[in-house]
Amino acid sequence: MSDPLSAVLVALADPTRRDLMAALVDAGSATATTLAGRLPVTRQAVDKHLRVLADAGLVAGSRAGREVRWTARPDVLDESARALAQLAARWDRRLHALKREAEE
Amino acid sequence: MSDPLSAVLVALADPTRRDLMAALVDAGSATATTLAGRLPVTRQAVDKHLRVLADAGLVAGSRAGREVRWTARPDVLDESARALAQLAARWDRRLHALKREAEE
DNA sequence: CCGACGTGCAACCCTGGGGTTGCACGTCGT
DNA sequence: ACGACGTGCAACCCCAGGGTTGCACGTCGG
Repeated sequence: MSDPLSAVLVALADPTRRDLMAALVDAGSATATTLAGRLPVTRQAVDKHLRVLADAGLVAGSRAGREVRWTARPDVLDESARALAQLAARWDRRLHALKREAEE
Repeated sequence: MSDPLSAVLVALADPTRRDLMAALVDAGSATATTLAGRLPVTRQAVDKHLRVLADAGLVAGSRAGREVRWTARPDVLDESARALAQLAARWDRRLHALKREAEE
């Protein structure tokens, strides 16, 4: 699971995590406690999700005194989109090649 | 989870399902039994995964006598890539807007 | 017609992980 | 200095779902 795309896919597969990302992007920057106020889950649950998202690189947190401010990272999502498109292209080429091969 | 992108994300989040897709694309077209031979799982497990992938639209199966031939659908993956890129763009716009707003 | 083969379905096991509660620690404001 | 607040950690509950076995049904070939 070390490859970046897989990490992003796993991270975004969870609906709560998608909601979290949406809330975070909407706020621009927020703490785990604040975000927990916007979602129907506990602060600890939000924290766990943020760590998963951070592992995927979709989010980053920096300490500011007693609180941790989290921000979204759209770049990583963009890279993932590119990787997905590339994968789709590979599949497409492969399938077309097979089709051509079958027609002779 | 009815939205297409979420379905694809969930479908591709599982490593076995990614391997399955790879095997299927490589073969071009195959039955559940054949695919099970390439993976370290049972035919029934492969079948379950194929149904999930089919729900996401990444794969389609058609009956041919007593067997079912499955084929990959790169188009859907391509659409998902686009949707992801679009999402990334939305986030990016939102974050830039917030940043600009903060700097005045 | 009968065996071999591919499939579909159902019950079941078991781990992962989403979610919670509870508490200890560090930091801020007054 | 002291309370309020945000965080980190650990234990725990619970269930979705990945995987299995077992069997019944339909289809093909000889």
